[in-house]
Amino acid sequence: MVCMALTREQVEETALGILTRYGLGDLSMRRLARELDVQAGALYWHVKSKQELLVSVAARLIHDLGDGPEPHDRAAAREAIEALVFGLRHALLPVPDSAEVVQVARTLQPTALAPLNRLRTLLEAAGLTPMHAEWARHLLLNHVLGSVSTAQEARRLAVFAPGTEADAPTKVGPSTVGGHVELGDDAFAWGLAVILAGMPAPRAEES
Amino acid sequence: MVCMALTREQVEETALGILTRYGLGDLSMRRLARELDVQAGALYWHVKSKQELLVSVAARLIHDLGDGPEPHDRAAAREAIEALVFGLRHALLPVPDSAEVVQVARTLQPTALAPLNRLRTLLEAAGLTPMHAEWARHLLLNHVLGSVSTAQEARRLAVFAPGTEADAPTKVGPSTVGGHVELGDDAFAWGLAVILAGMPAPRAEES
DNA sequence: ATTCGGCCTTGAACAGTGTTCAGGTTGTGG
DNA sequence: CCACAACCTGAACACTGTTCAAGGCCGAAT
Repeated sequence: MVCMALTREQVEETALGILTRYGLGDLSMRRLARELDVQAGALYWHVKSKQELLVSVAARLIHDLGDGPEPHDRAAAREAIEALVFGLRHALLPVPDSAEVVQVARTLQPTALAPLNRLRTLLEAAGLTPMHAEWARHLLLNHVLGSVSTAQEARRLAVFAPGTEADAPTKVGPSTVGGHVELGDDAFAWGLAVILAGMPAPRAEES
Repeated sequence: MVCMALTREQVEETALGILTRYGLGDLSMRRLARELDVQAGALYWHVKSKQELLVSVAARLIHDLGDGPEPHDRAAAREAIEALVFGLRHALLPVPDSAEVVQVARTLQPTALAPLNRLRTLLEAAGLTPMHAEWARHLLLNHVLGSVSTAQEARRLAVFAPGTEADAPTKVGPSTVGGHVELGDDAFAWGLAVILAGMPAPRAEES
């Protein structure tokens, strides 16, 4: 059936597709409508606004990060935190501008991003007070989103200025692109280790 | 003389004024031109594009953070780092959307923001390797910009939904606004302490 | 069989955006 | 006095998100 009515799921999915293939700059309502063989106004029957759509797209981006076993001790909680944070990074990295989209969604509707709330409960399970857990959650999210954002920006620049990578294949140190020092997985893992090491570890508080 | 020719300095200054008073959403080229009693096209004689103008505005925002005494030991370097980071935060906090502007400027032209480079030299003076200093710089900047960004978003929401603050004047714990836990100076200072505490302190390396 | 009413879409419009450019106005030095 | 550069206007271009009257479609009730 070529004339099946549009659904909100299709709109969200197609929006995610455009974001993945062309980036946020090309994700306009008219472009989205064209991809769905529809007029731009039709989208507003399924979606209240573009911002609300972006929140759904962000939720879709990190949807399958939410579930995992409940940690039974603090070591397990720390591992689960690391896994969640790394998973978040790797879910966002291949999708251009996904960090900005998640950032917008986070400030617009913080309850819509379930995995981000799970991060707080994990931090509490690791022994932090609720307040410290919330602060630590923001600290970690800022690190993830900032890291992903700069990595994607570097990639965008590399597309328009290639050759900087291939002309020094024997280089060992950190590579540079457009004046930036390359900030890859190493930099991210180092930052994560710094944060986790610096957290107060409340001693000997058995339940 | 009311008919003195426009200068680039006036353009930047007025742009900063609009940003400070009305936010980034109201900082359009036409609005800026109106404020200067000029047509929109005239701005493009003084400025290559809006992005380039925003870079200059960002540089102006943090311009007077750059100079300070060179630290003579690592303890002094750590203090200088704290001072610079706090200074950055307090310079950005009163200007709406300033975090986004600095973020854009940072990815667009990282050399234009002098105080941010000074941060790296301070981190090296604190005993970090150049690579670790660069990573730590990004870690700290992501913390500052993320913190300022959420604080300003919270304030924007508070303008349109007042009353949540005043109806519980005897509250002692962290206040909430629109579902957020209030993230103020305490959360920022805590995150900074966590990062500084978690950094590797290379021992006994006298020159 | 016809009419009703809700779902869904069109097409056009509105008010705004960044940016470009031919043309005109100045002011200054040769 | 003239030419040349600096500077600005006014209009356009190609977009953006969003709204809305109008209409087509389709299943249910009369």
